[in-house]
Amino acid sequence: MPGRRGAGAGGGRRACGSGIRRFLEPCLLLLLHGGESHGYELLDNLGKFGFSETPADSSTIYRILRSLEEREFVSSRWAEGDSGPAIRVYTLSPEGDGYLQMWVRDLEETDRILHRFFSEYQDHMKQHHSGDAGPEEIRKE
Amino acid sequence: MPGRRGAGAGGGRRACGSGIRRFLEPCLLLLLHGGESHGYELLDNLGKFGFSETPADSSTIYRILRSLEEREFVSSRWAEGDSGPAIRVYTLSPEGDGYLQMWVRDLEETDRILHRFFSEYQDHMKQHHSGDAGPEEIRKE
DNA sequence: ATCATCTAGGTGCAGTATGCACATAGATGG
DNA sequence: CCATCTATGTGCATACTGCACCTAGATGAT
Repeated sequence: MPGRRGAGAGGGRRACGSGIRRFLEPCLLLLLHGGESHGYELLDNLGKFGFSETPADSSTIYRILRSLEEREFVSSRWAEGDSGPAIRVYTLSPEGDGYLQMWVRDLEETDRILHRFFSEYQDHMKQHHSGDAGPEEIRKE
Repeated sequence: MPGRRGAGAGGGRRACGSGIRRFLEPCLLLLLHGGESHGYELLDNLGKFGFSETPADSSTIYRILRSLEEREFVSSRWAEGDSGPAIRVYTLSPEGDGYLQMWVRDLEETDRILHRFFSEYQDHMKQHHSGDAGPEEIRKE
């Protein structure tokens, strides 16, 4: 399997298939919180989070890791690979740990908003038994 | 308050302040499912979903509405404003209703992924009582 | 030795998303 | 006439992401 190419949802709003924008960054941070790792390995371990069928492009992973390093949330060093070329091993920094905490708080907020959406949706559907019919003509006041 | 300018997080990953990419589109669809409306009014009603402090830029709203119209998920017509300039009134189409259903299913999936993240996070923190200390040196195997 | 393949990291480009600044324009009141 | 509010919109810069493609070491088969 040379490089996980193929698959993928197509970028953005028109697809709706990628839902809300992917939150790969905090997932990578969390994985690195569990210990040093490198891009290719992280890519495999992302499966844990269950990105449905769409395991993210490797280029995205490598770019996020570089971006994290620029901001000093991780550091990297080159190491020998067990078999194959050298690997760039990333280590979470204390700042990166704090950044992960921020992300978690942020995602909890996102979760609240998401549930507010579901709640609004269900309230609305209760009143209109909808699902296939068009919207009714309802004035706001 | 001329036009809701100011405020707002910087765009994207580096901020973490906007969390996961905003899902304004389904919110607008849901609001339109409740009846016809126009951009400026929708902007106000977005508060319902509790986008923390960041009520979204008006330009984004107008652009999403146009994009929805291009894809025929909504239609629009010009109407007299109660007071002030003319308004462009948007109406959800049956296709738009179906699209909203797709979004809901997609967001439910996102919700599952989000909770898998929280679950991973909590499991991890249980073992490391962390929060302020850097990551420990743990090998994967 | 040469070649295919796997592992690993990376660049270039295009499409999409989004905030901010700013433009346009009708309505209203001083 | 001008300031202000309502309402819609454009231009620009930045950012995220997928896809195609590139580089390069290691390994095994021919």
